[in-house]
Amino acid sequence: MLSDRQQMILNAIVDNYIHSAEPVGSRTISKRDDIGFSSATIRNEMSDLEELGYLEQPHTSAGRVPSTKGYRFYVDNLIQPHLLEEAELGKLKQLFAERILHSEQVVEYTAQILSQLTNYTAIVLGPEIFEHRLKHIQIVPLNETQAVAIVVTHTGRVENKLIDLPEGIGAGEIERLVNLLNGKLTDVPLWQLRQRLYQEISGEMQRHTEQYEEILQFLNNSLTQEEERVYLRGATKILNQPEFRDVDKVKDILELLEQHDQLLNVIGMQGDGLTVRIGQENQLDAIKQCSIITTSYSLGGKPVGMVGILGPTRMEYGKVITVLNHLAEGLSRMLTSQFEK
Amino acid sequence: MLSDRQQMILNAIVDNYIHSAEPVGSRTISKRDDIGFSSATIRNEMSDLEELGYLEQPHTSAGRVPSTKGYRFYVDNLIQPHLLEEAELGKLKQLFAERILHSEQVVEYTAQILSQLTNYTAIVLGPEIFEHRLKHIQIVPLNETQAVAIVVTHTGRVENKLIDLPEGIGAGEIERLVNLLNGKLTDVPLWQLRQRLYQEISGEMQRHTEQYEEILQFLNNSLTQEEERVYLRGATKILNQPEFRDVDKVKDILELLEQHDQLLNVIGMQGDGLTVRIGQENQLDAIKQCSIITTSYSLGGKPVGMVGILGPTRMEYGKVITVLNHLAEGLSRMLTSQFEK
DNA sequence: TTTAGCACTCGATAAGCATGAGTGCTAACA
DNA sequence: TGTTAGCACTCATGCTTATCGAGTGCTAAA
Repeated sequence: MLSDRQQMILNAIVDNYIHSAEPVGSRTISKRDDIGFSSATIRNEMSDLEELGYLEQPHTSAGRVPSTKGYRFYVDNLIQPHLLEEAELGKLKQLFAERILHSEQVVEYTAQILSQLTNYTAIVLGPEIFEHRLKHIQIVPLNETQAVAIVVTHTGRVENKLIDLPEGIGAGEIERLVNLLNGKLTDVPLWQLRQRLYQEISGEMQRHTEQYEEILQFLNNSLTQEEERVYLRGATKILNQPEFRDVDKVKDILELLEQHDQLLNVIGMQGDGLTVRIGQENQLDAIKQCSIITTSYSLGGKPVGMVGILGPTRMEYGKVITVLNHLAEGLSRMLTSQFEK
Repeated sequence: MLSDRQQMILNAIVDNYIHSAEPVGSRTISKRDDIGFSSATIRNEMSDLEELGYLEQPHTSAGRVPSTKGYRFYVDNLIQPHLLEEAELGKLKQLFAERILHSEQVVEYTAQILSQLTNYTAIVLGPEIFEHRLKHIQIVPLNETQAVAIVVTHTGRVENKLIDLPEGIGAGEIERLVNLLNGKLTDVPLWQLRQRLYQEISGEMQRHTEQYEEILQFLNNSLTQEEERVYLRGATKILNQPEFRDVDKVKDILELLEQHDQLLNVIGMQGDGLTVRIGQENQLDAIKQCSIITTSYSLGGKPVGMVGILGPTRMEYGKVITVLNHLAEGLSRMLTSQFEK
């Protein structure tokens, strides 16, 4: 275990490095107000800390830099509660006050704010409300051969798809089908839809089943499969970091972020609460120089989505964690109050 | 006017520079198979071309580089028809064969292919079908106070929004309203909706107007305003270009591309046909080191959207233009055949 | 009109050197 | 015994200088 003084010094080093982005030397630390030891003493301690794996030295005559293990200890034990500024709190409050009803917009706006507040890249996922229940099905014919199928869930989510109509089908028949579907399937959870669809409907409409095949297919496919909505904001913020002034270093990261389907792997829906993955702890090679902090937000106590921040390992952990906690809490409250009606 | 030989040399220089990214010298040109002159002769001509503003010299002892004017001449007069490879044509064909019905998916996929084929950044806009006509309105109540309003246009586009219901409104009343709206407004072009809405409906339903205010507002606002759909793919391709190996040089470009609402300014819905904007010719400062090639695609002869490529001024103009032309033509054919039913 | 020849320019690369931030170790001190 | 002053040592950084060579412009000959 680290002595109090070692912790104090480690804390000072991480703190300094986070703000300066330069390897920190013993003298810099000894000059700090909160440290009352000479540079020589600090040097000895730093040497020990390096031996223990908490620090690294880019080269002999340079200062020292926290290792992944060092950051990990800092995050787990040393981090100090960060107070948000008035203006920052204001922005968050404003977000929650905003009367945006569609979840997509909330998510998008959240990512925006998050990136603005932290100056890092924000990734926001969800909300995935797993217990979508079917509220309404509608089929609107456009012409002889095409129609739009629309499905509304009880949470207000709307999905739609252009479909081809079976040949020779009439408006009356479509209406009957729609009525039947609505009658039988309202309030059925989406995940049961596949099963119920064929069970209830195709029994009743045996003679038409073939004709309706495509329509049923649509309902079956595009509704039971959850579409993950990921929003990314401030991807280019990483370019402001001095350790990423080299194009080769950022290229992989930006390319990764550009593939939206990869983003899920990046923020990796794992733990429900606050998760910090530091540098090497990340699975993906492209972001082994980065840290990712995520937390989940919930609806009625049940986690439904995630908010996350991607930044350099030399990240303002304290601030980011505070912001994320505030945000997740606010979002949860907002969602819950909105849908509990 | 430039002599034949001058044109030949300018062409060779642009051609070389596009592929090498290095200032080209007289000897390099004289060694080319298609040039039968000594380096000295080339030097004289190059000197003249520089005086005329077609070439620039980074410094005295370097080769020369095309100026904006030089590229312009190249694009307008010298460009040679570019033949696409079998594999490239295949990818395009595959795109058009794809039976994707929703326009958003087509657009997204188009951007993807475009970026893959050219190795530059692709921006795709639309399709904006300006004569959307209303096909169907639906209001699905979710609970006592909320409902989803859904609008379908005759082209199959679906818009939806969560709205608050006026207090004490019943299911029956909503249905009456919806029926009224559908009865009166079907086939009305969206741009007329605002006017017709208040004119026809509010007359008829005077006593309810206040209650329905929000619903009418939704229809009024979110439907008459065209939402531009812009898709961006391959934004990070610019990082492969040797002239953009400096983070400071790409930062502004990537930040611009990140703001989706700015993209319209980038590809700038101007001319209908093929447009090439080279370096300095661009309005936005961030992309004065880039060239943008755009063209429009159409539905039934009427331009409805744009496809564009953003790359360095040192761009493979010939290839990009060919690809864009193919693509626009194919898209137009595809759209037209799909909607003419 | 073309081209061979040659002096000249100037960025890029490398080598040499001074600087200074930072270290590790030792010995003296409280 | 823990702390610190002192000092030799290391090594990245920045500066200067020298060399190299790709490329030019000009002149004179073919």
